[in-house]
Amino acid sequence: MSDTRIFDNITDGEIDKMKDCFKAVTRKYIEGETINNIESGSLGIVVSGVVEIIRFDFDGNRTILERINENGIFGRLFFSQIDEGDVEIICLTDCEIMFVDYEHLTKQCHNACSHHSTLIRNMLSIVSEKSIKLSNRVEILSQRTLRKKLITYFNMISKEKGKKNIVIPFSLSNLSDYLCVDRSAMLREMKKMREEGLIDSHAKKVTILYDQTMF
Amino acid sequence: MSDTRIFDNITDGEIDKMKDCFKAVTRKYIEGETINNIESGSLGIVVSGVVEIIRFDFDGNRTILERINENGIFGRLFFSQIDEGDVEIICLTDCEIMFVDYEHLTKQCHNACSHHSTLIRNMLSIVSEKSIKLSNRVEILSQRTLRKKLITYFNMISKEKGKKNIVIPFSLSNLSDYLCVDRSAMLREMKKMREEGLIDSHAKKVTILYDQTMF
DNA sequence: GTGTGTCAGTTGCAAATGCAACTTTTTAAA
DNA sequence: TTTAAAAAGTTGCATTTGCAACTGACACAC
Repeated sequence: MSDTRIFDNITDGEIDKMKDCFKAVTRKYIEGETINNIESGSLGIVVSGVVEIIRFDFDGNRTILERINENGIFGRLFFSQIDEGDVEIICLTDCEIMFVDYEHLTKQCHNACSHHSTLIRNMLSIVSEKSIKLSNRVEILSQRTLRKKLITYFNMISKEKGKKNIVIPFSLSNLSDYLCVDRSAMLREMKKMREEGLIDSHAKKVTILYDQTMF
Repeated sequence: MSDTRIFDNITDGEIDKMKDCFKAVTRKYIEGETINNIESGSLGIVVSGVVEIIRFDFDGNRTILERINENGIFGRLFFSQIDEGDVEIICLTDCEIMFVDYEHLTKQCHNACSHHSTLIRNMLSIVSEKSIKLSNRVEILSQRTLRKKLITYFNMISKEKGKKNIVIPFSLSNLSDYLCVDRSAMLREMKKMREEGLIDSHAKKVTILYDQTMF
């Protein structure tokens, strides 16, 4: 399942027309710049470049909520409402961002443009996909032991790839962040699982040896 | 913020027209019955009654993923893809369910009906709201200690209500399920927090005494 | 009244986990 | 090739947490 993109099924010509329709504004940012137009209730579309959504905790920790690549979207609607003030959107590279007002997006378009509804349909897909990813994350985090978190995660990847030997798509440090557990505790648990013959693993390569129907 | 409903801004007359347009099928179920039409890739709309989405773990545990009331929607798009086989939708009461095929929903409507795009727009709102709730849940579950989970949860409710004395909207047993922690461990932690003067609490009534900007 | 069930609250204990402080290996850069 | 910086891997220790097994309060049915 490849992710839906915001301009799927919309031609370049239509995108141009759309800009009028939606009163879309495009702005350029340089690497490292912070995007501030979010308060205004608009939808951001990453036309080119990469941005990151960062949360700053009160104790100074910065958490990467999400990384958004070309054709990705961001906006108030898409992240949590708590801590409204302390979410920042930072450009990792030079970026071109298109802003569309929610008002215009959700109002009935008097031109009855087909690309208008296509865009909303694409947004629906994108948000649904994001929702599913969040559900998966909740499913993992709701496991009460580290081992069960690992097993739930491994099973997920394994099922997705259709293989029992999987490669974790990020570093093990990042995996421990994703699972919200201590890195050393996680590695310790993986070692135990190796010793018990439940898995075989070396760095990011993991082979599932346990009976998956058990979990 | 009150939740969007699927038929917002659509008149009863339009709903009837829509049924033709979408080839919608309405079925009645009795209390306790299981709904099975989900494989077919359709969207379920609860016209009347209450349904519950249940997950059965391999070890026999049943987890309530969601309770859906009148005008709520459910479907493959809206819950996690793992464990596809073992999600059940059960009617808690007598129910009337409208099924709309995703195909018809996502295709361009040749009649260019306005209610068609309104419906998709409403779905977008519903899914976004769900997404935000899931983000909140992830934020809570990603806290590594029981105390931080509680504080994050209390802050969320407090912020929502604009008060420092809050009433937990479900039983404390259910709260421990929501936070994915042991009930007795949670009560023990709340007792400690009382003793340390961080909160005041009696059963479901909690008053926040700590400085919220600290967390 | 008596029984039955749910919810809140408690506590001892063993196990799991986070934290800190390391070493070793791998990767990337100069 | 050398060097520096990440990432992987390890371990001891204190703390947190889950588990199990209780008690007491309240509601509702018979």
